[in-house]
Amino acid sequence: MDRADVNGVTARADVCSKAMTAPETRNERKERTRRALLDAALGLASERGFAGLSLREITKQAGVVPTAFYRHFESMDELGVTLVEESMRTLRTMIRGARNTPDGSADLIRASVRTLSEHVRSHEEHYWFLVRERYGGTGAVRQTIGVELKLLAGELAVDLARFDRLRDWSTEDLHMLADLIVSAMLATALELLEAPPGATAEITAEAERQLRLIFLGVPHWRTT
Amino acid sequence: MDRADVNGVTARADVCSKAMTAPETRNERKERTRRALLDAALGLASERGFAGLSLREITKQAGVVPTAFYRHFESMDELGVTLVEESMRTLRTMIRGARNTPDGSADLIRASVRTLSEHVRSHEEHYWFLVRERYGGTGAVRQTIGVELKLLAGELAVDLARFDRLRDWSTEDLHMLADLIVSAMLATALELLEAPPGATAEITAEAERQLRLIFLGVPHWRTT
DNA sequence: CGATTCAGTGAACGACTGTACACTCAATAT
DNA sequence: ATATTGAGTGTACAGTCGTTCACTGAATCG
Repeated sequence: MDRADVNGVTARADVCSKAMTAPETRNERKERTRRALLDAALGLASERGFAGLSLREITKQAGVVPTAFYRHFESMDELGVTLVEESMRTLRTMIRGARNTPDGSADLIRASVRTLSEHVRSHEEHYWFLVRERYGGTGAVRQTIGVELKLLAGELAVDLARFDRLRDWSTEDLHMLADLIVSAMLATALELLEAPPGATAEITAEAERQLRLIFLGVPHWRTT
Repeated sequence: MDRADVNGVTARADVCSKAMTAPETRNERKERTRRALLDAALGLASERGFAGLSLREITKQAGVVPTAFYRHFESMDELGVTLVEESMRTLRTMIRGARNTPDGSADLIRASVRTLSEHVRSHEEHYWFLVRERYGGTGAVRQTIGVELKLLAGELAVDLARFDRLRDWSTEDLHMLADLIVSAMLATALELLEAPPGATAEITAEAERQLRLIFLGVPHWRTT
């Protein structure tokens, strides 16, 4: 039995023949298979890459016939972009989490790296998708990620501007620093994804030291 | 006419019916179509990603019938690994070029970034392949690149150890620094590939400043 | 209540995929 | 001069692909 039986039609018909636990409106069910399609695509893409999966495969995994796909997405590209937006939302909540650490935190770097690490671990598929398609993707998907990532670096730059030591830096320099941090953290995310869970501590330790080194240079930078 | 006519059989037969410009041994011709296959695959993969190309497509572009593929490679995976090795060789010669800048160079960072930039520009397909498959790739290809990249970071660490300021750093710290540099430079390479040639100066300038910032922190690092 | 809407079905299409097999015929080896 | 080798050919097959179309039937609407 391969069919995932998303909306459980058969099961429901068996269990509650009168009216019990399924006061499911039509829109709810539509939304449910939509989610099933997205989840199936995300799961498969995080293993094999978005380019390497087929419409038929996704629908099969979602427990739906191939043609049903078109009731929800106009094309694979549209589904891809939706996935990007979703994953990006995940990433953004991570950044927000890192930003909201208690202001006078004894060790802000450690807290941030920890946030990143935990978030990656608990949203592996989203991060796999982002990291893979950022570089390996094609067309619309990769470009969307690139733009969103630049935007995110921009937000980070604004955050950085609030620190005392960075108060008088030029925006150019702040962006340079933000880009550097994003690059390093993206690489860290990939290492976390690839390595066994046991290596987490080691990887985060290195990421931490990298950030620390970067910030050691900050007081000696002569902004332009 | 789509056939690339790699080994120019037809043309040769027409032009020099007796014996003129083609004293081509059998092995030479075999090597030639092998190259044609590799080039075709590299070209297509740098646009669409290695996962998204087919054997038939490669052979068509190489001007050869699909089944001929198997005379040169056992599978697509073998071709992929060959491509990785080749691209890695390219990358290595780049590093060597950066290392061999005159020892007391006034500005080693600038020279290194310049070397990177020029090398990326003149080997775009190799770098596209590396960057794409490093993250987006599947199975053997991605893993091979990951290992090779770690090795390369190791070499870089050894190079770094020769600098006065880094002489007393622990190997751990040197690796941490090397990884950071590799991450930043990989991101730079991707930006160079994605941006129009006109933006080269801007991108290299940022990369330069990032490296400069990193090295500003070096004298203040307390090694473990 | 009957009429309508529309998510999901199932068969069919033409195009493309990787691979098996028997072949040709020029470059080599004897 | 003859035999052998092997790179490249051509046909064929069983799958999978995306997409079309007419359809069913339950939830919704009037």
